[in-house]
Amino acid sequence: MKIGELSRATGTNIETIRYYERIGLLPAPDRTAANYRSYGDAHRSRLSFVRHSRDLGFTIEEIRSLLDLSDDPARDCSEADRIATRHLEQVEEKIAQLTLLRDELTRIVGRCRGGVAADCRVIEALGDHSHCESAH
Amino acid sequence: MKIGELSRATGTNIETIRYYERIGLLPAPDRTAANYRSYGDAHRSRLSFVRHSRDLGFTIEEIRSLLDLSDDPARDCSEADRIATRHLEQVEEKIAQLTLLRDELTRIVGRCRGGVAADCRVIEALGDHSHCESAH
DNA sequence: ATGCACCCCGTAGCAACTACAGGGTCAAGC
DNA sequence: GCTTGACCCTGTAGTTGCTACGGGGTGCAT
Repeated sequence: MKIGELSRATGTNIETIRYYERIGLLPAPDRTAANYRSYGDAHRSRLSFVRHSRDLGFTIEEIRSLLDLSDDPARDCSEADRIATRHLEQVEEKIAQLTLLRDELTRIVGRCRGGVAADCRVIEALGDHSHCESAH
Repeated sequence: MKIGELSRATGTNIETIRYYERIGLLPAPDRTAANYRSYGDAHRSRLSFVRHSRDLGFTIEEIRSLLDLSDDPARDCSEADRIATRHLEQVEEKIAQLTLLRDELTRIVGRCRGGVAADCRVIEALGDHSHCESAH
């Protein structure tokens, strides 16, 4: 399978595939006589793993560790669990942060009564943190 | 006020202040005889506005628009409201996304029973999107 | 005169891509 | 047989919002 086909099969940009190869996340595939990259099923499933993990918000370095782990089937699974659990905690923290932010923004947006910028409550609220009800 | 003092007064890194000046978000201040930047109250409140807006997640370009607006007090306030409302929508969308993500991660993490990587449910779930209950 | 804290400038690095520029390859159609 | 178009190659530079140097100058106290 050539790179365009792999791209369509996994929903990954061609440039991104080459980028993953450059940073050593995907192994360099064989080349055709014309120097085109030639991929097999192993590449496709590895790339799917990477994309799915990225979609779930794992960093490249976390994915690298997870791939190392799955490349060595004798290793203990707890490392994978640790990485996923920590990531879950980060996501939960981010949600909490954004929720505070949303409340603050809702308050600020709700203050707009129209009119000119000089009287704008939105601009006023942005300039003055003391209007806020929570830390952020 | 010198840059270090402004930095402490607004909780902004010195390098960040110089960066904001370089990209034209803060006006270049006067200089002392020793070529040190010398700031006044107007700079401090403008920088506070920027920091507060950044904390609320506005992009530099959005902040630029908001500053332009507040520099011209005769302009209509609706632009500010539009920017803030759109930003609020983005935050809400991000929260929704992250919530789906969190649910998926919770499900994946919950599957770990220990053991070796070859049987790891976490790694299996990452490799195979079809285990997922929602799109992401 | 010698520390030390502070300031200057310019450039490079981070994450995770994305977007060129400037080329080569290959099959189909005229 | 020659062009058109879709595909592929490499290498480098751009994106966002900073942060971190390296290699200097300034100002004040000891």
